[in-house]
Amino acid sequence: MSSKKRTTIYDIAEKLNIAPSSVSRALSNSPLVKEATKKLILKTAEELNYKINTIASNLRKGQSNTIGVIVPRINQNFFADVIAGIEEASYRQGYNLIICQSNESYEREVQCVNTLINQQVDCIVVSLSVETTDYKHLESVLDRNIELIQFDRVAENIETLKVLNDNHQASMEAVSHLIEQGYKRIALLEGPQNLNIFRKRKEGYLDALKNHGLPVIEELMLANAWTTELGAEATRKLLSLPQPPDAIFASTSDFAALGVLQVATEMNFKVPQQLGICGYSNENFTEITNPSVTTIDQHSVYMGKTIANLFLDELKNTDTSVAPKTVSIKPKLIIRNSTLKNGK
Amino acid sequence: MSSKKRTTIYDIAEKLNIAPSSVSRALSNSPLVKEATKKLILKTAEELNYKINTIASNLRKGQSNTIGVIVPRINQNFFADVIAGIEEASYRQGYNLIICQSNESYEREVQCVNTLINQQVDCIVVSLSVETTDYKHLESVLDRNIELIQFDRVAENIETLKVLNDNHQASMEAVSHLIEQGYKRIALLEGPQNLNIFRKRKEGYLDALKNHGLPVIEELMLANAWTTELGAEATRKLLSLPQPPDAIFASTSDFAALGVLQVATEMNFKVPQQLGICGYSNENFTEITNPSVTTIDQHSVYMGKTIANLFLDELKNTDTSVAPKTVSIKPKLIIRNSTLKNGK
DNA sequence: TAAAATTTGACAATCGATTGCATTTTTTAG
DNA sequence: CTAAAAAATGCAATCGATTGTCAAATTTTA
Repeated sequence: MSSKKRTTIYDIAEKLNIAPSSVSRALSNSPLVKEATKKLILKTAEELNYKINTIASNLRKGQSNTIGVIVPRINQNFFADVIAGIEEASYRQGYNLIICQSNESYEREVQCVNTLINQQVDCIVVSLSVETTDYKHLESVLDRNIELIQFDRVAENIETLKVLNDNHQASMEAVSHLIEQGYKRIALLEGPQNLNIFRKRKEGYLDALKNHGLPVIEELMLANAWTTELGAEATRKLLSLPQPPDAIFASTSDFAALGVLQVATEMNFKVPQQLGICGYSNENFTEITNPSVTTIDQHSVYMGKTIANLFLDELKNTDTSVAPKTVSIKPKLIIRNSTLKNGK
Repeated sequence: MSSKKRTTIYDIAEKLNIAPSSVSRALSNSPLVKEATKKLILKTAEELNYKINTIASNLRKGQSNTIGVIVPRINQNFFADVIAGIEEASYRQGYNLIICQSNESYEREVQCVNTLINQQVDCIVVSLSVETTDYKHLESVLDRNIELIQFDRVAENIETLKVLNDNHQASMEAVSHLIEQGYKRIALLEGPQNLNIFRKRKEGYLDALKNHGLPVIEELMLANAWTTELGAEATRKLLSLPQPPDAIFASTSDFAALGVLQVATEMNFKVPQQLGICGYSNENFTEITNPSVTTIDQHSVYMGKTIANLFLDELKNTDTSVAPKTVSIKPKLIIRNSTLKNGK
């Protein structure tokens, strides 16, 4: 049978004929309690199956030992990896995670922020939804002295800790690789330009072309191609042009790259000979497709760990007010068969 | 600049020269407060940028409006999907999720349970780690009157709400399909048998053979092949047998199936003509491999929603003590090219 | 042996919201 | 206009752990 009430420190105190304060101190191993008493209290706590009421403790201490995380979707490899990384690193330090998904909706993202504020989380970690263009909700977090860490999809002019991939650099490397392989008409599948990551990737693309003296061809840059279906659709358009591209950089995601590959196969373009394909994210399937797809690894689990450690480190230098630091993680170009026109 | 202290109901009360209790009532829209006063309070709350302190509220109310989830790994498609489903369904009802990962470690799983108990979660949702063979920690949850829901990997003799896939049925269907396609020597890659799901899948395999009058061949059943690498290794063994199998059912996961496919290609076994391959889980890459891989879809997001709704429904019929119900979700066999020896 | 120093433990306030009960105010009916 | 009923508001205890302050007990020192 289950007992009606949980054991509290008062129950222990009563049983031992001692003050609750002593019980509390003993349980938190304070030096103010005699060893013998401590032992006795610990033993009794065990016997009564005592478990601390974290809520009461948090209320009194004014903090929650909790980190709130807001991502567009939990079940997307990149985000799931980052969350796993955050969890891994923060768990050891006694922090818990509350997870919310914005579902790419601005309204929902604001709601998530409010919930987390109400929950008194000590830190909010967020990657913005595609809809988000207004950042009042983020400012309200800062106003409350809650640590705010943005990652991947960030609002650049909101000053907070940020953990980013160097999207510009990665994108440049990818396109340079394509150029070096001999591709000359390289198309770009873009993501929504209100997200910084997609802007950066486009800039990287443009800079790579420029650096190699290649012209920018407007008709080869297609907006909003960030799912398998949209990627496929865009590819159909591109490959039907009088002068089709000889390579496609799906800067939005590997899912888009997958759409490209499917259409290319369907339309009998040989990959990588007639068409080079490069994706973004190193989803696990890119290794397996036929041919395997060149892509960019974001070190996502590591990114999560970095985020958690950034916060945990902040905790230590208490008084010094935090300079809004940005940590940039260099993604890694993973070269596979889909872009190896020249062989290795 | 950020204000030192958060606004509380006392601040609002003081400003309006009114009792805090009235403020509390107004904010929760109690009919005991006059409309005019309510309006005024709401307006002032807004002005002072008041946000409720959920911790204080929870302490007083003795519940947390929080669901705790423990999974072996967050960043595994199946679990990420289930979590997404739980989040989706519970979010609307004002519930938050605390996520923990056991990393397939028993010790860590026990820790997670304790943390969640301390956090006063209203419900714990768990899928067991591979190491777990002792269930005291689950019993201690029940002792505390915290709702416990097991899913997928469950302890069968612990009486709780359970949400399962019908692994036996799915496995039988898969193997029957192989048999009907004309495969005769069907190998089985097994998972650790202390997990119910893997036991069920093996039983399904055995029953399918039996039903079709096929013999059970010991050397075709390999234990512990549940990663890509282990699957590959097992396949190497199988295909080197004097009489190799003509099909392999990777009952553990699609990752194992992937290992099978790689080795089969490497060893020049034609799939599906010489070797049929069936996986488990419908990971997104199974659609893309060459050939695409037959597998079993677990309706994972739906499973998450089912879990959440089960809990939320329990809340409604308050007094009736809960019969330990089991919800079984029928997985779906997804037939793809890797098993189509006969064509369609 | 007395005074000083140290250790131990008790008391009570506190965190912020909630809620049963008491009190005040307003409304209604006679 | 008064008494009773209804509505609105206020008071104070409560949830359980923490912690500053102080008294009591113990040990050390002179």
